[in-house]
Amino acid sequence: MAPAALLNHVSALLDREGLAQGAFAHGPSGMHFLRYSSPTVQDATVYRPLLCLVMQGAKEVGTSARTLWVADGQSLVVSHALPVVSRITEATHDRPYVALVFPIDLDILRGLAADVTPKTGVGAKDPFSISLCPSDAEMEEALLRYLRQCETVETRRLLAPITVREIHARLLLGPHAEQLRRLLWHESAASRIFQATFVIQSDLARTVAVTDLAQRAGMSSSAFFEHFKAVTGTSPLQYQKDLRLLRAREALRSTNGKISEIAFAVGYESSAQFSREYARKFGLPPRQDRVLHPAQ
Amino acid sequence: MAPAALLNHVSALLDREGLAQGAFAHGPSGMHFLRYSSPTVQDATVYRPLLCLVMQGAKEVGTSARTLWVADGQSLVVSHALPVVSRITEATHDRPYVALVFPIDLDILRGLAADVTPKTGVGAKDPFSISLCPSDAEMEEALLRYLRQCETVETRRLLAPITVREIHARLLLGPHAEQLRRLLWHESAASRIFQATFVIQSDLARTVAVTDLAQRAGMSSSAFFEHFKAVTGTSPLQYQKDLRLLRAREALRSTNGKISEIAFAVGYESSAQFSREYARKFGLPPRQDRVLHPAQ
DNA sequence: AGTTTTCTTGCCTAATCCTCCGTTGAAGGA
DNA sequence: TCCTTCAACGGAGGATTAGGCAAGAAAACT
Repeated sequence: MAPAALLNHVSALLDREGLAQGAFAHGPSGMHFLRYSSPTVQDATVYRPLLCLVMQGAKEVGTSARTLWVADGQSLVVSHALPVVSRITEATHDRPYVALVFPIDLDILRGLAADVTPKTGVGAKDPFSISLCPSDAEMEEALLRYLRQCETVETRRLLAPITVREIHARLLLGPHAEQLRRLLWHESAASRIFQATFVIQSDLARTVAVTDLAQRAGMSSSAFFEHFKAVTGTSPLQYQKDLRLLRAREALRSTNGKISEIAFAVGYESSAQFSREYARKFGLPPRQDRVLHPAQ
Repeated sequence: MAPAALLNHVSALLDREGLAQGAFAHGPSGMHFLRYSSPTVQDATVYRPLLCLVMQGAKEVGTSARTLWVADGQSLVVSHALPVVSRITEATHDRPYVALVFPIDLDILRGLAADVTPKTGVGAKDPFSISLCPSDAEMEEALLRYLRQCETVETRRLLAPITVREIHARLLLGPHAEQLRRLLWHESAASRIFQATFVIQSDLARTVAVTDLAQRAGMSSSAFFEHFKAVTGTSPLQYQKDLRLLRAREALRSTNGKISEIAFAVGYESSAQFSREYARKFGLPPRQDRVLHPAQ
């Protein structure tokens, strides 16, 4: 398959939607596309477990600890919910940034992983929850096939789900396999940390006792901190705070509620504290941010 | 004055030394020049209080907290001893990176500051110890004059010291004035922090009690940490560690002593710990670093 | 305009996160 | 074999945070 086939197909879909710029969701799996015709400023968001294929242009994505540069022809696999800062770096009107995002369903992965040799070559190197590899032609072919199968109702019902499984299976065979297997293998540090991130997300507003998390993960506190940071790029509390602030910004922009109430809703007990940290993360205090980015 | 005059003069001096690349010290004030014909990799160094004028090309300089991009035509003033990571980003054979570095003598500044209105417009904005401004034509003219005065013995003896004072005086009038006055004004936070950095440097190998520093500075611990970080870009202990590691690397490259002994000499009590942190900061553990950068 | 509410910002204290260091033990290299 | 590196751990305390309080700024509302 010519690698351009997928790009062309996606571009056509975006054109059909009349979407010059922005994001466009597609298909039952939650897949979506992105197209931007100029570089963007840095923006903080949350990544969910996903496969991201950059087909044209380039972006930069990072946590406080590490930053990656993703050029076209590369694929990104994120294995955890992860607050990141990202920025489109290469995009012009004639050659816009185009990317495809395919959410990873960890349950499907887990189901498939049973059939895979548990731990071949445990040459675990980089525990970070983002891995970056050159894109895989067979994977692209599968994604394109999936896109086509979504076009008509019958194939979408019958074939598309099968292809989704295939795509997940290919993830476990391709260059990202290492990272994902580590995550699924039940005794691994990565898996334990995943548990912890899950607990944090499950009730953001609650104050978590980090000692508890460490204990549940069966590690010493210091080992837990170290692994957590290696995987997520931030410390546990930072991680929670980032998620809280991102949720708060979401609320701030989409509702008209009082700022102090939003602060309480995401777990802060003092609006002063909230204001301070919001400004530190996003550059502007909440009120000004709302003025600049009014409710949509 | 054409802004190119200074560049031409410096280039001529470098040529005269037959120096295609690297640094070249000049004159009694400790002034020196830099020229590189290609971008460099990141490298950690210590900045002393100085004025750095980038005349061609561009560099990137940062601490863990902040990174600045310095293009030609801009001048940098550093007011503290500061461990930084810097990298030449723009330099080609035809258009090399050329910069002039003029050390700042804080005693001269203090002497001059007495004659300046103590605190006009205390619009203190950015407490960071690096400030970045467009370069100042009169300053360039003074620097060029100083260079010329260094050419012959008599003018170097008689006139150059006067011009050095003039340069310092101009610093107190130019765009960097704000930053420097804050440093000199005896009650300011910047000044207090400067004291603290000085204490740390005075005996690197000693373990400092940060509480003491805070107390001497007359601040609460948390306020001290905050100000310290705002000024230096790192926390007090990080600051000390960076200086220690830089000194260790210096020793590593210029002597043949055992690595563990160098570790002890700069204040570490375990060579394992030293090895780990050295690798974290410089990318390679000490032994490999010595192999790659043998004693000169 | 004045008044009131809401938000922002500064510094402090207390609490605790989380980083650091020295240890041990094992593996890698000269 | 010796020196160095690596990985995990536990303890110590350095660094950071949350929240209180208060002064100021900015909106919002009379």
